[in-house]
Amino acid sequence: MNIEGTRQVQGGIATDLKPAMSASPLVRKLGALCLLSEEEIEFLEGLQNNTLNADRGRDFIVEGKDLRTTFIVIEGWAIRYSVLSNGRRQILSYALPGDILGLHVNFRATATYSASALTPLKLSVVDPRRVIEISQKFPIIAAGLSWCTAREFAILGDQAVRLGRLSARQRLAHLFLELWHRFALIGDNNGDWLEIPMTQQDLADTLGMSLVHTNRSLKSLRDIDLISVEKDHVRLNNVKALIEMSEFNPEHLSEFEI
Amino acid sequence: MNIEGTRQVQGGIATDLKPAMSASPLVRKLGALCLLSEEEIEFLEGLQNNTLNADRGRDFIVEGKDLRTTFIVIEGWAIRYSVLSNGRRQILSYALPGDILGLHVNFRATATYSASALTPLKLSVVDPRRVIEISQKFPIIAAGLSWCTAREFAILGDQAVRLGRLSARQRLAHLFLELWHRFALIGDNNGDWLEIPMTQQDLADTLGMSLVHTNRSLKSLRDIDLISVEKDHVRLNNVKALIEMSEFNPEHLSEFEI
DNA sequence: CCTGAAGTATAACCTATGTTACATCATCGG
DNA sequence: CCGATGATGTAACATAGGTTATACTTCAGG
Repeated sequence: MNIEGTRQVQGGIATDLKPAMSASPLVRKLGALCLLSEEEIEFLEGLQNNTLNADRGRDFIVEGKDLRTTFIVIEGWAIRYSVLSNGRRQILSYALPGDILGLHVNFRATATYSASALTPLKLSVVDPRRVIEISQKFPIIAAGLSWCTAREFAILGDQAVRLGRLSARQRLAHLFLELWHRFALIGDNNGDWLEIPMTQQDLADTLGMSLVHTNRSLKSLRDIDLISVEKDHVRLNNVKALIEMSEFNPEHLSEFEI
Repeated sequence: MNIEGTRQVQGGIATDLKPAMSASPLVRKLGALCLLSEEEIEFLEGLQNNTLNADRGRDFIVEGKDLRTTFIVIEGWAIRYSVLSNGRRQILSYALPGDILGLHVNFRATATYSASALTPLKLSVVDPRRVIEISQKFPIIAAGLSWCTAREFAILGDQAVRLGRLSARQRLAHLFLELWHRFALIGDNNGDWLEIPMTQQDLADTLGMSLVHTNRSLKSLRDIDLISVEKDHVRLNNVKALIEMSEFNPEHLSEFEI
């Protein structure tokens, strides 16, 4: 909604200036916050030179194991999750292109979560020491990363609200809205259609529900015509109504005025 | 109650040892990670000069309003929470002495959560620009703050696991264990006894349950003798059993090897 | 073109948790 | 010392959501 506006601004800038176009999603994301200098863009792109491809289902961070790497998502979706000893899984968050995993990894030796590729995934692998370097040499980028961190907190906080205080149907709607708004920011939005590469089991593990009830609740959202579902895609038929019924707060994901 | 106690400890130490001892909880917390230089300690203490007292129940961060301040908890408990339009509240996390609220506030203009004093609270009020200053001048402190951030993520992730995948009794046990371990780090642990300044309604709002069911579940934990309850305190009668039954993972809160 | 594996759909039944209602117990200002 | 207010305890009943079971559908690989 109000993100529409910002996306267009972004798009406008992107078509005008060359470098931003070929830019990695991270540069596009940070570039949406404030103009980046050539030097800053170059540094950010250079940071992402070392890439890694992961097949669907491949874990690249494993809870309890050493983690001394920062990953930046270039293409595809990843999930952050945790598995209990009884086998139940809780997906904590989705990482989309431009998102960073392990930004604050410097000291902490062991991962407190696992991460795996939900779709074929292209990651860049960054030495966290280079992240530290940033704060000294590129204050603007540092501020951008700090904003990313605040945003991750907001997203995870929303996830807690979903899990703690929303009904099954609300949780689904709320999650779809979150993803829809997040895609809007990186300019990858496709009208009301939203790519949903996860299975219903994944959705269930995200929203703290059973597979059966996830299916039931999806159906009931379809029945009242709030969403339409097609292979790997969901259409948000009435964003306003969805926002209202799910108590979604778009402000948590909107940009800020500098 | 035990705030009395901890204050005394603090006070007691303060009279004994000069520098490290009169230290603020934040200095103690970071000092537990790595030795801090005199200069670093001085800077951190200076950072916290500007203090503010808040009565129980007083909101000092309000969701949706401008937030351009960083707060450090000096004494007492705070909660971070979010209220839905239907009036339901979800408590996201507890802030204990040494914890920082709004560390990544620089850019983002509006708060995505509220925060309020759960007990009489002493906060220090910090200009976020001074936080930025840190990363340039005090790399060790910057690394410590980065570790704090990673830890907050781990704690919030655990909260999501609780809400999404644990039963009511497990949630209670899991939360108590989290708090117990967190107090252990700042050295304010009182044996198996744990201060619980929150009401059962607060607990319910933390764990995504109703007040009645919170009461029921507490009783059932008492009945099987895993905990004992006394005014504002809980005794963890069998930490090992509690860890097992609640699938708590102490690693998420443990320190790291440098 | 068939087969098996993974995903989706749906029904029937069960249980954990929510809701409403009320009693009891502290605490605190007057 | 009293009454009001907020917190805790518990019972009875209602329901959202979990579980088990079984089809159906898609799709990749032989």
